[in-house]
Amino acid sequence: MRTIGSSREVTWPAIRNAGIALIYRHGFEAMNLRDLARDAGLKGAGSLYNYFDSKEDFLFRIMCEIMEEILVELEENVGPVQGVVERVKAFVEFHIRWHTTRREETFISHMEMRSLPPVRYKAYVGLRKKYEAFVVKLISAGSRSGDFSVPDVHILAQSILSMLTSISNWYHVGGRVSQKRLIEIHQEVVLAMLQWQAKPQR
Amino acid sequence: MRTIGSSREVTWPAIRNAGIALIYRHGFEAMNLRDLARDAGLKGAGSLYNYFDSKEDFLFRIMCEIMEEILVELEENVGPVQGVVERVKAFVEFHIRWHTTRREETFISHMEMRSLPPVRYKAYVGLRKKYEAFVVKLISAGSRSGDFSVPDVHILAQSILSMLTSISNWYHVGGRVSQKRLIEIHQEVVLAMLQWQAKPQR
Amino acid sequence: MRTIGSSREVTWPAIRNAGIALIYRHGFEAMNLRDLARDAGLKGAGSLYNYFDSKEDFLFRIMCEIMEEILVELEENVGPVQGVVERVKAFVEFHIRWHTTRREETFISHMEMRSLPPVRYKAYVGLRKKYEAFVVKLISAGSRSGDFSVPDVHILAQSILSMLTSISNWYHVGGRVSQKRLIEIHQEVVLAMLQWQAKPQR
Amino acid sequence: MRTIGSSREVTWPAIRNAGIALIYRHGFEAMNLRDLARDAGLKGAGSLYNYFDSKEDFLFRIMCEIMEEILVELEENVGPVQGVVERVKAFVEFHIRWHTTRREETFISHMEMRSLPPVRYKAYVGLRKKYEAFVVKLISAGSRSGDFSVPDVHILAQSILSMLTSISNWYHVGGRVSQKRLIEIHQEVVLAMLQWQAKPQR
DNA sequence: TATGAATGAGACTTCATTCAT
DNA sequence: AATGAATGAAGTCTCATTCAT
Repeated sequence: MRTIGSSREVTWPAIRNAGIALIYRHGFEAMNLRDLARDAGLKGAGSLYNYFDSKEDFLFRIMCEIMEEILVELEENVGPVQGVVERVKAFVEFHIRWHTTRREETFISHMEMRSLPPVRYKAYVGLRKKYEAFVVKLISAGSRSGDFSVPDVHILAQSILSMLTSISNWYHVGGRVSQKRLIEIHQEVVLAMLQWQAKPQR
Repeated sequence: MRTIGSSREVTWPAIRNAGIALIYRHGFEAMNLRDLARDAGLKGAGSLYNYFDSKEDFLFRIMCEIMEEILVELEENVGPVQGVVERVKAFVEFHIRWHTTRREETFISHMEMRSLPPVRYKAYVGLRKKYEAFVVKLISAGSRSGDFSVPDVHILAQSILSMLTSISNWYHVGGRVSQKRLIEIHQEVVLAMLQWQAKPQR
Repeated sequence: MRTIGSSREVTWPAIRNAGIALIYRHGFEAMNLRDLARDAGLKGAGSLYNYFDSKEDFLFRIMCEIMEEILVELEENVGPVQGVVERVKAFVEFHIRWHTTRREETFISHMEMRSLPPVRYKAYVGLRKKYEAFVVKLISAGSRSGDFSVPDVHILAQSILSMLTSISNWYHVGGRVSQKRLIEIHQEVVLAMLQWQAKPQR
Repeated sequence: MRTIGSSREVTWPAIRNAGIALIYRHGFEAMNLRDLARDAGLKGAGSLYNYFDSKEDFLFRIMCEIMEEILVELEENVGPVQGVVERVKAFVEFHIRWHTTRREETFISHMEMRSLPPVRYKAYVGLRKKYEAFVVKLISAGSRSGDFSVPDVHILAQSILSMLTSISNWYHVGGRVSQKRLIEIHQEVVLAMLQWQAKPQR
């Protein structure tokens, strides 16, 4: 007997959201399907299998969905921006914004890779690499153009990404510092890391 | 039948080491006590209960031991160094060295906080705060002395720590870049983040 | 694979009956859930948890069910009887009949109170008190009417109840004495304890 | 390393007493040897095996000790009394006194028979039979002498014993009724059960 | 599609018992 | 005679998964 209104379009998002919240709070291993079903408005865990093949499959699905979404938004937000310094600033803003407002998704994306079996681990890492590649390209462009001066592009890319991503671990909205200020500070910091010198105007 | 020579002094380190390796590989929730006992050279999981009260107690114990150890070594390595810039460099070197050579411990210390129950979570966070306070003091001293110029001491401290700590996630010993070079790069990067300007010699 | 036809209506009574038999034979502490599941026709002990929350919860449930059942039957059997002496006789007959034919339930109800945790212990004692109150009222009525003469109503009630209940410990159906004779003897004995003197007919 | 003063004469009674208290409180199955050792002043459960061969052996030992003790005291207290009615009164007094002051032992003696394996069960029942036989003989003597008039000697013996023994289940020292009064009441009640009529003095 | 129930594997934990010291 | 540690078996309970309805 189907509750009226329940359907793939209603139930799957409910499961997805409940899952993200539960994994964020307890970790994937510690989350159980009974709780997931309950939080998604279902009576029994059995029903979940209409939406995924296994618990592990569920994790992979939401991790990929999240990653694909961020890639699309990255392109939309930073893609059109012109000028290497402006692009870096836009990237910092976008990244911080996403990682602080979508804290739970972000956290899961990073922490639960460990729970993916090898094949899926590789598939997922592929998606992530695209995101990282964006940053590497950005820094490379700046280096070539002489705006930046870095000892090692890849290391800088990694360290900048780690730093910005980790913000979601300690920054709480509504705290001492506004999101806007947080972004400004990190735009400065990142440019400093890249040894950017404002070019003298002629 | 007891293996001769086994005793608290032999068995506890064996358990501890086996535990760190297992938690690093599978995560605390996914690690099971049968495997832990086997890897520690014990026949049955029951024996472990001579060394801790519960699985969760075990996690807390090793996390605290690790944190206490790093605090001691921090003091030993950075404490005696004179000069704020030299101290920062010494800190960066120490932190990277510890987090890349003791990768597993580091990883656990950060990732498994989630598995601690509230009371112990707080106790552990207290220990961590001591480490973070060291960095905050370092930056503050540099700001006061005019060596550094930072928009927000606490934010910088957090971001630097995140960045340096995350190195253990992507850096592999024996890779393209030597540990020595890695340290040099980050010493530079950190000083850049702190807006350090080499003072002109008079 | 589920056995066809199994369902709450079939499985719970099976568990209940198997449980009563096992607890009677080995005691609650010594009974284990594997055996309970097997005797109830289930493959694994885990299935039992569709029917109760914990082993201890199971004990409480069956003890209460038993107590509620005997209270209903007491009312049905003794309630309508008129005349204080006749009521006592009816009570003795009912009590002995129930405690010898439902030996196992009776035994459990008395012996396993110790295994109930404090809160449930109190809840259960409350149910028992209702049964005891019935006897106290019976003796009081007889005392007021002059049919009985007792030194202390409550003590007599307790002692009579203990005596009648303990019958199930030593009486075996099909032994030297018939159930009918056993009842007659105790009707006499109880009336003697209450110092009943047949009133002279006018 | 032996604690000074510990020895068979000190340690065994400590174990015995701790055991009686623990079994009374939790039941034999639920009592564990770690607690027993601790309560007896020993550090580890292993030490207990200097005093018995197995947990079950321990139960049997204390149950027999208790039973032998009560038999000795029965003979001392009731044996010398003359006159069948006086003997009954003496017995009631002795039995109630023992079962209310040595509540724990009594309880164990009755409740834990279930935990004895068959061979020891029989051995123990043999001891108990001696006690019951004493009562049977008492009633028989009274019947033969015409002091009592009972429908069935064995049934009466059983019921009287159950009733008196159960007192320890509900009577609490320091309650509404004094021990002395409790004894008086039951002396009367038992004699009433035996249909004793004070013989008219000629 | 949703539900309730069953399954089987495996988890943590307890415990009586043994034994070297 | 006592201790600390190890063992192995067993116990309660959880959980992903399956399936008839």
